[in-house]
Parts: sequence; structure tokens; C-alpha cells
Amino acid sequence: MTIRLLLVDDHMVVRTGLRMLLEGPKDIEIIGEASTAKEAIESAKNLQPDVILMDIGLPDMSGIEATREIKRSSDKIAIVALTIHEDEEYFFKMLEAGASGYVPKRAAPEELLTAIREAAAGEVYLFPSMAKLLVKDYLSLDRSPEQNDSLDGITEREQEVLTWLAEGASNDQIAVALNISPKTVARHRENIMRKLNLHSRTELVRYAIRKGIIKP
Amino acid sequence: MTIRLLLVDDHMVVRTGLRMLLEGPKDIEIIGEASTAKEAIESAKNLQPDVILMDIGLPDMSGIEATREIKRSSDKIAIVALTIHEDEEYFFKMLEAGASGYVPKRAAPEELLTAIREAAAGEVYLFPSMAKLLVKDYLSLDRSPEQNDSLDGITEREQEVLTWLAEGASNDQIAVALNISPKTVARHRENIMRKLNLHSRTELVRYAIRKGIIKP
DNA sequence: AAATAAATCGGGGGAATACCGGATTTACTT
DNA sequence: AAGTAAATCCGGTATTCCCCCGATTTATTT
Repeated sequence: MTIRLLLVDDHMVVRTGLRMLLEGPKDIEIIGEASTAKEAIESAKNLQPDVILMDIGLPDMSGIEATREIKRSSDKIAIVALTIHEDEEYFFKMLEAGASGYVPKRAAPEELLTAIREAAAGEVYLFPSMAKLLVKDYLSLDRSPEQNDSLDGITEREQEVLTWLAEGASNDQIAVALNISPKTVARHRENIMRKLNLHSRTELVRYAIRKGIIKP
Repeated sequence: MTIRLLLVDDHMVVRTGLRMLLEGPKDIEIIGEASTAKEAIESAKNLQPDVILMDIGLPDMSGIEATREIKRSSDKIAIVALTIHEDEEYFFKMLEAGASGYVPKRAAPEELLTAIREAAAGEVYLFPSMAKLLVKDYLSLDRSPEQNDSLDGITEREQEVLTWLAEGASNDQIAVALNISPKTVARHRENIMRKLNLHSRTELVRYAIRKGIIKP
């Protein structure tokens, strides 16, 4: 099975160079070329390639938008970005658009081939400098709903009340839900606030979101 | 400049195999071996290798913990995970521990070499199936502080008030902060709530967090 | 000049909140 | 058996909130 490939780049010389490079391997077959985003979208629809090699800097609209458009109509088509841009912004936007690979033009030919083959196989190839960015981003995120315990001595019932409070329920609503007196709810709330050193419902909501008790 | 490498794997045959593979390239020099996590931590401290090739399944403690420990004391040492595990859990934990590369044992020798070289260069190499997992995770996160535009017709002043409200300030506090009457603050709040179709301060807090106006 | 929108200020009423006090029952610990 | 902690309930009060009504000034648009 050969990989049916569509080339998208606005420079003829680049396309020609890529042809020379990619027509060597027997598992790749170039079935079309496009020099604008509009052409790319058209060709993608008509040719249904396995993989598209997509430049980002195109004359009419960016390869990112083209990627988004193509992935919307045919999700099966894998798209590999091949670009001069190595900054976070384009990279992350391309990922969001649905790209399966990201290769800077300075990369070795071998890497481009790998990216195309992995994309065709449903995998994702990221150039190491790009992978570094993504990992950095991953680590920067507080994956820290500090989940679970360590709610500083909050009892089970109080946690229950806390959840309702954080969801925005009034004392009366909670009372009905838990089948207890509104005064009891208020009492629980007071205890919670004292233990957590909070002083209003709004602080309580933020606390609950931080702890992952409720979603924003 | 050769890359000074430390091998960590509890199976001698594996280490021997890796030696055969890695002693070919002239840019890599194996300066040590370890068969347990404890040994690995020791050797890392003493030898200060450029890169460590780390197995995850070790007899005394996991390669993940060893990685965490080594990165804590010597951040400059790059660590590449080489393992049979291809599930999300180990992968993400290894990233969090500070790994610069993740290569399954089924990978081609070339890929392992690439990973080592990229890690030595300060980059990150991820095996395509792993990259796919990371991208999937990236996309799954609501990177959705839908950034401040389209706040549904909220005026500048109202946004200012909204920020204070969400931070948990009372009308009076906001009045002092903005040097206006508490009644004006209340009026702004009313307008905000009407425009956003919210009905309490708690809803307002969650809205603000969703929109990225304030942090949890 | 008229219209519109934004920002400011005010009154009033009913509801809910935040915080204080005390109390009982149950259950687990020492 | 005494003690502690949790969960429940009750009353009171000052404060704040939520929502309705109104208004003026200023700036921009038409």
C-alpha cells in the first residue's frame, strides 16, 4: 500500500524539490499539488489523499485555516505541517487545527519521510524542538486539582454541603436536597469557612474549583 | 564532543545489546551501567553523564522515581526512557519526572539514537505513538479562557467591576477601590448579571474563571 | 440637534448571608 | 464511664445582596 500524498506549498521550486525527495521512496505516491489554500481544500476533497504536506505561509489564507477546514470535512486525511516557523504560536495552532505532524523546513529529509509515514499510520510525528515546546506546555499546566483528601479536616457531610455551596446553591436549596434544616446547612457552612479560613461564598467557589471539587 | 551515556536496565542481556548498538556511533560513549535505581542515582551523581538511558521496570524502585530523584539533584542530565510500556500513565509520569525522551523497546535502533542525540542537545524526542498521546491530551484540555473578547457586550468599566466581584470583593470594597459610590457598583453588577444572564455572585465567579478573567 | 450609550448616583424592599449564642443525639475513643 | 467529635437543630442580628424603580452628566454617533 502506497501513501497517497498531496503537496501544498506556494513556491514551485519547493514543490519540485519535495517531488524529487519524495518520489524516491516506493511507499509514497504524490497524487497532487496545490499552491494556495483554496486549491488545497479543493484537491483534498477531490483526491482524498492519505496525507497532506502543508505549508503554513500561503498567499490566500494560512495553512492553519486550510488544515482546520480540511479536517472538518474529511477527518481521515492526515496533515503534516512543513514550515519555516518554529515558534510556539503556529505550532500550537496547527495542533489545534488537527495536524498529525510538524516538521520545520530545516529538518533532515529522513525526518520528513518519517513524519509522513507516521501520519499515514495514524500516529503523530513532532520535530524534537517542537516536542520540547509541547512537553513544556504540558508541564506548565497545573494538573493539580490536588484532588482528593487533604481538605484540611472537612468532614464527609461538610464536603457534601461544600459541593452544593460551590455549585451556587442557596442554603434553602441545599436543605431541601439533603433533607435537613436550612439552619443546619448554614451551620455546616460556618464550620467549613472557619476550617478553611474563607469568609464568603465566592471564596468558597474558588476554593472548590482549585480543589477540583467542581468544574468552572 | 561525544555524548557521555549511562545505561540503566536490570537485564544484563539488554545492556549488552544496547552496548553493541550504541558503541557503533562515534559520537556516543558509554561511561557506565546500572542495574538498579539506587545504582543509577549513585552513578548519575558520580559520573555526571550527559544522557541516561533509563528503563522503567527496575527491581528496587521504578525508573520514574529514579528519574525524579536524578533530575532533582542534577537538572542538566537528560534522561531518555527506554521501556516496554506504551500506556499513557507511565508516559505522562515520566514526562512529569523530567524525561527528555520516551522510546518503546520495539522502536527502531535509529530512533533510539535520535532520541539520545536530541536529549543531549537539550531537545525532546517522543516516539510517534507517544507524541500522539501528548497531542491528544493537549487538545482535550479546554484551553478556553475564550480570551476576553466577546464578553457579550460588557463595557470596560463593567469588566473592571466584574474582576473585583469575581475576586470576592464586596460592593463597598469595590466602591472604595474604584472611588465610586457603592450604589454605582451595585448598578454595574446588576447590568453585568443581566447581560450575562447570571443570578448570583457565585455564578459570576465561575463565569470569570471560565473566561480567564481571574485565576481559581 | 437629537439620539444613544456609558458611567455615575440614589431609594427601597425582601431575601440571603455571615456570625454569634446554645442545644441534642449518636457514635467512636480512651 | 467519661470524653470527644460529628451531625443535627434553633434563635437572633447586623450586614450584605439582588432586584426593582428612578435620575444626571458626558461623550459619541447619527
